[in-house]
Amino acid sequence: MRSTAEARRVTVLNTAVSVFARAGFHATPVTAVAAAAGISEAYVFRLFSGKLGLFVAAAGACFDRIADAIEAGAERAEGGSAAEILDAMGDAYADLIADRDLLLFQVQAQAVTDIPEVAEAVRAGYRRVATFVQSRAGASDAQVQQFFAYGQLCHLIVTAGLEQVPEPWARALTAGIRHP
Amino acid sequence: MRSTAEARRVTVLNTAVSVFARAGFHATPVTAVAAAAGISEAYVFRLFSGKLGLFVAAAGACFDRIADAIEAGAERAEGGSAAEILDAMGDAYADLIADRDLLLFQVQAQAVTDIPEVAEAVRAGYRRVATFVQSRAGASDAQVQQFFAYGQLCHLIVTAGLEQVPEPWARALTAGIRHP
DNA sequence: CAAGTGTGTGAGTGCACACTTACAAACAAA
DNA sequence: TTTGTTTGTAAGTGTGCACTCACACACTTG
Repeated sequence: MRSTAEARRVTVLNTAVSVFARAGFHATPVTAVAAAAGISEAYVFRLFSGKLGLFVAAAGACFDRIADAIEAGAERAEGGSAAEILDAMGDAYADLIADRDLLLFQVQAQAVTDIPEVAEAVRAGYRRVATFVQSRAGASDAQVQQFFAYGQLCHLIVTAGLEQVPEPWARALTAGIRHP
Repeated sequence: MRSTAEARRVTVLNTAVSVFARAGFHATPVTAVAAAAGISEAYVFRLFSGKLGLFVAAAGACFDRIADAIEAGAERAEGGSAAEILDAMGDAYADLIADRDLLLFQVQAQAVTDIPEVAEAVRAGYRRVATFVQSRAGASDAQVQQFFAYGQLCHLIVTAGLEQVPEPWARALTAGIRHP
């Protein structure tokens, strides 16, 4: 007994987020995440109910990490105005997605929302984050909407590699966006 | 000679946008777009250089239609302020993506930007649209950025089906967004 | 030590799908 | 009519991959 199944599941999920982030659900064989996690493909299938079960669980892990980071960011702006707390949350999010895996996984998850289980996982993730932002920052609907709109803009900037494009239109889209 | 190859290419591309929009690049067999276009799979491979060539060409068609719609919208606000022209463009875009195919195809394209040819097609599409918005509306960088940020927010709303979610956080995210 | 339980894998199986090839029919020009 | 070109397809081929199963090793309990 080298390790408990539950501990394995956690490490596999974190590597799954990174591996799925690169090429997405349909283009990444579970062999790839098994290899990255250092275990056999067969054991991944024993730990999770099929490739879809693995992906949905990875989505849960992804949004958990995002929610945790944003909550930690809010801590650091304790007692500030709604705008200040939102800023702190945005900075925490920017720091978190510097490695791109969590951001790209969200893009990949949104691309396979034609699978109902994935759509529900995405909704659950945004429900958790959005309700927290709204209640904890005491932000208005418009502020919350803007927070997520510019978050989604980051997805475009990163997937299209706009920070590498030295043209005026790309500079306009990336202006003031942290990190990416 | 039932039809010219060039005419076939056009019809195949439009059906390809719709078919790829649903399940994405890797999950849709070219048999599916061939069947939807009413021709054989083999002929699709003769008309385009592989599945990737088909997808990249479809991306071009998708952004062409978006750019055309936004240019037509700008026509209708001729002589207005930057904000008015941006509004007209936004309305035109909202009308266009009412059927969801063009919006979902963009999401799918962004999800496979790890393929360089796709990334370049996406950049080319946004380059055309963004430069037009910036020059034709005479909008500031911040206005252009906001225009695209809320456009990307639409992608989240549609893929996650947020307009069907009767909870406060979802209402906040969808507030004031037309159509979806 | 024997039997039981949980962790882990090698070696398949079957199917979906990208891409090819050989061939046929429509049309044009001589 | 014959020759050539373009549009179109049916029937493969090979490969990659989701998923399974029989089996082995580690560790515990009596």
